[in-house]
Amino acid sequence: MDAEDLADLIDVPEPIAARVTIRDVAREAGVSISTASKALNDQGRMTPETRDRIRTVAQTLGFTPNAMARALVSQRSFTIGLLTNDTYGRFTLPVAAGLAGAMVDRGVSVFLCALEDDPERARINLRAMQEKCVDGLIVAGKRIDRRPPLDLARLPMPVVHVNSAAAESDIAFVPDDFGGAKAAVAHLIALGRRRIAHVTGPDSFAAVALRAEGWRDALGEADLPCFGVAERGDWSEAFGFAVGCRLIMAPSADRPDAVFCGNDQIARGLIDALTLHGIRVPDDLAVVGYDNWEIFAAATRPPLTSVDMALTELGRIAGAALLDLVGGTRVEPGIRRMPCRLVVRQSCGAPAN
Amino acid sequence: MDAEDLADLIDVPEPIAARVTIRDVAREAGVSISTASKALNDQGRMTPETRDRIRTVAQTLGFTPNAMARALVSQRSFTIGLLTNDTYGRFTLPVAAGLAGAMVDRGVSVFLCALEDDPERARINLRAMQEKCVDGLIVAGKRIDRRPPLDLARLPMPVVHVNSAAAESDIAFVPDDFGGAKAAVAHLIALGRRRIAHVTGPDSFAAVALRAEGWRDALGEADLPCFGVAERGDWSEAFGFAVGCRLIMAPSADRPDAVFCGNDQIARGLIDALTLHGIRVPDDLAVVGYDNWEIFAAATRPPLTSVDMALTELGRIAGAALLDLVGGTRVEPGIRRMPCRLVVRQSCGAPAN
DNA sequence: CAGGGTCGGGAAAACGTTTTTTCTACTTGG
DNA sequence: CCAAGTAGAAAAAACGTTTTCCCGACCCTG
Repeated sequence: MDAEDLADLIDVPEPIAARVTIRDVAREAGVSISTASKALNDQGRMTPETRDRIRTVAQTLGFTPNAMARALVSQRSFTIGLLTNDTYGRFTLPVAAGLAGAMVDRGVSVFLCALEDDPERARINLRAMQEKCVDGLIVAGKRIDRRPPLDLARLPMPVVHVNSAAAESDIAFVPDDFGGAKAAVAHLIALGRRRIAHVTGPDSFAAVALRAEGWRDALGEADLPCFGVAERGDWSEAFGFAVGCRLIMAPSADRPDAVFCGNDQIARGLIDALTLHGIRVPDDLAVVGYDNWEIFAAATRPPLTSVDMALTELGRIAGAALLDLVGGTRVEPGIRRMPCRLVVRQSCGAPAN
Repeated sequence: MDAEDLADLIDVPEPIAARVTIRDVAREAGVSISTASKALNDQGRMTPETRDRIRTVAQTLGFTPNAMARALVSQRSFTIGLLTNDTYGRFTLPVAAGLAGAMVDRGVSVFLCALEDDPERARINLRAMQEKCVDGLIVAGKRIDRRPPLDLARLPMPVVHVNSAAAESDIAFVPDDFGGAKAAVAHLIALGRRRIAHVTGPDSFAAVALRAEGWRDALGEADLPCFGVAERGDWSEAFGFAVGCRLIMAPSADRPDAVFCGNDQIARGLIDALTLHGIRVPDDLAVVGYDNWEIFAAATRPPLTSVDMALTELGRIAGAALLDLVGGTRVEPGIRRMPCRLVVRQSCGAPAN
């Protein structure tokens, strides 16, 4: 009883249509492996006819090159890692989408590593990325003044930071909080508002300081005073709501005619409170948010004008920079602040067009 | 002038501390490559002393095995692909987090593929996954009655679906919409509500039918009538708000004493409308949502009782199933509906504890 | 017609592992 | 004291590519 008979008797789970390799292509086309490789990669010299023949054979056989064998010899895996501790996903997801989209166009795949603020997890993931020979790393965070718990020292591959803390010697991309805030406040000023307050998140966030600075700067340029100080609480609707309730108590002369909020949730809570007590937005008081979190901004009544941080674009750009780095192009270290975009809806009182 | 001199003159970008390979470990430990391999993988026989020596050498040299070389010979890449068209991320992100977490514990890395409902993108990504030799695929969608635009036929690797449409012959995990809805309504009944309405999303979603069925079933078991029919609109706050406004018009005798909403946004809009017009939630009318989207549920006034679909758990389980499949374990095909969990907050009128 | 150049293509090394096979030397039983 | 067995370790094949070198045939040129 030989092997063939056995195969008939034993219930083999699958014939496992062995993957077709370049060897199969070469044999079928009647050429050597090296010629086949060159034909498929558009390298070396050969008759166009030979090249075409090999190509059609590869096509009909359904040949798929083994990226790992290729990586082994070429020392490029066409693979990068995305490390993030923002499992909640508000910030990382758009970044990841932009990144993955830009990468797939260049034949690069992205490993997703969820860190969850756990140094042990971080270590494991970092090691996995090293073993898998990624060409580079994107480190994405949820705030620009903290970095995921990673020991990035002496890593053999290039690293690009996105929306996370970075040293001056790193290469990093973050949204331009100052510029975004300034644009938002300037827009309010252009609409005729003069008493513009700022309600924002906790002091501990670097973004809070930057946005407040943008607020002050825009007012200064228009020779307007700050209306009160930047009021800081947490990033929640509840805080916005509480501030809104306080505003209502004040005599209307002491009230601002516009509030620039540090994020959309605060703006939402604020608007809810005002609406509940009969203050009209934007007629009596204009509101602008930050983040342009669609699900919030669009659902607010009235729809919220907000600053978009262009996170998807940020992911795309960071990916491109990383690929440059991998390719050997020198990229100047430093923190690049990418422009934000004001999305005008109705809460700021802009005329509908 | 020899090579060494050149290295001194030319500004070499980096010495490129050549990756240390098992060959280096073997040489340093004074053994053959095969012995080194066996020592590091706890295989074969050798003096414990030899094994330890090799291990310490590997340790001090900072040896990292090359996963691709390993994969090449072992035909296992310890890598899987996550394909999703839910770039918005409401559903996929928790799934991805659960998946990635479970995988990293087993030494498996996850490729993130953003499809964006673009068949061309899908094709490219699928091909990349094949080239990168992933051991298996997770296909995640945003609704259980549509699947990402993929041609999964004749794929050489196992596939597990999560929260996406699947044939009976597929292996799929989806939340148990019927059960979740039933539990939510049963809870309202237990709290003494009798006139329980249902306001939910568009007819075209399979989840809408399932949740409505759960609502009917729970009422039936308690010998209660359906309050009206399941009212269907879109999944937005605006729709919930509109329904809320309509409820206010009705004489209070014709009003439900509880509303089970098809998602949290509808619930939020509904509560906002009711609050705005002086109807107290939950005293006059209890509300329960679906999705347990923390950012919504917790910010609603009062905080929203909602059904959690346990998406993270879903990702974890799907990953485990895929790994079983990869390992050769047979997994019964079929669609598995995983239990949902009711998260009780205050909008349902449950006594605080 | 000799010498060099180009053109088409093949052989083989290399990438870093795992695994099977082989080899050597030592132990042990009779 | 010899055959047989075994423990420890090395050799070599294999995984699927890319790439460098090489070889023979043909075409010019002088």
